[in-house]
Amino acid sequence: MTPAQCAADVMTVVPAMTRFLRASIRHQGQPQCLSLSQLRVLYFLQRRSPSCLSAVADYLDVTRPTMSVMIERLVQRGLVQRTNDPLERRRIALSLTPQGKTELDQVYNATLLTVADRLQGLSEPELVQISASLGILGTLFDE
Amino acid sequence: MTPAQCAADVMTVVPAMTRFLRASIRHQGQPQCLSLSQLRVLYFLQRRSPSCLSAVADYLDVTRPTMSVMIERLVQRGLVQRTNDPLERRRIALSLTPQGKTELDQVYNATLLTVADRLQGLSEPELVQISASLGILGTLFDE
DNA sequence: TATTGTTATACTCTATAACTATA
DNA sequence: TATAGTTATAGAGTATAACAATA
Repeated sequence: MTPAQCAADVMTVVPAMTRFLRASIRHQGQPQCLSLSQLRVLYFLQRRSPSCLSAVADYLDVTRPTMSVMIERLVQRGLVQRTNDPLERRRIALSLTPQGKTELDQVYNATLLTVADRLQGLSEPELVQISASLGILGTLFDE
Repeated sequence: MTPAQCAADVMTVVPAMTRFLRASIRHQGQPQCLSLSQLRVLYFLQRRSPSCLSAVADYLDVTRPTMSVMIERLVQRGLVQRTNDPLERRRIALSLTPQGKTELDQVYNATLLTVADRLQGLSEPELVQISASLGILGTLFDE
């Protein structure tokens, strides 16, 4: 097994998994459903509130104008609140609204369930192996 | 280790890997670079030429109007050719042009290298473990 | 009638360029 | 001058609805 062979596996499987996650979120029957990117923004803010715009942009690896627009939409939808940072007046302080927390939990948990459902048939050692592998990949690719 | 815990790992790591792949493709210094979705279309067509539009749309899990537009752009860029199917005249036969093959190979291989580079430091058993894990996930999630 | 693909329309994601306000 | 964020603009990805051509 060479790194290149393993890399080919990564390039095959990751898009398939992304497609599954995307479909999961979409088929949850929400009236106005969240995109995968929006979910990631909310998930980040849940763990790191308040964050400034640049921090969220870096996390998703998008430019600041892109994130500015995404945040504006989430604010319009009542999921994120934007307040001023009194110490650094260039910065904005982003955090989830109560409704944002609620929607995030709902969508995140529902998606988690559909993923967990697929993993049901696996044995304990398989789950351990997969989790360990994902841990390694997460460390290597989450610079 | 429960399926839910493993599912949480999936939801954390998959977006990080996607971000890495996207950045890899983008930072290859092409004048007009391919998106991850376009790369997947070309990759599919390389293996299954000719394919009709619906087949490609199903593979990426997008609607036919969406794929129709994407294909149109790839045709404009000279990467895909659209011919008529004489037996089933509703269908179109999609395949890569020589230029499409060339660009696909170039972008795919360059991306593969950046992924393989990250995997360099891993031991043989780790690579085997990761590859096996990805194989399982690929089977479970690639319905 | 059902299927294949396209066109029209609209919204989100994404980037670059140019800008404002603050440091 | 440099940084944080916004606005303007453009293009890609995405969907639904309505359509044409074919089966």
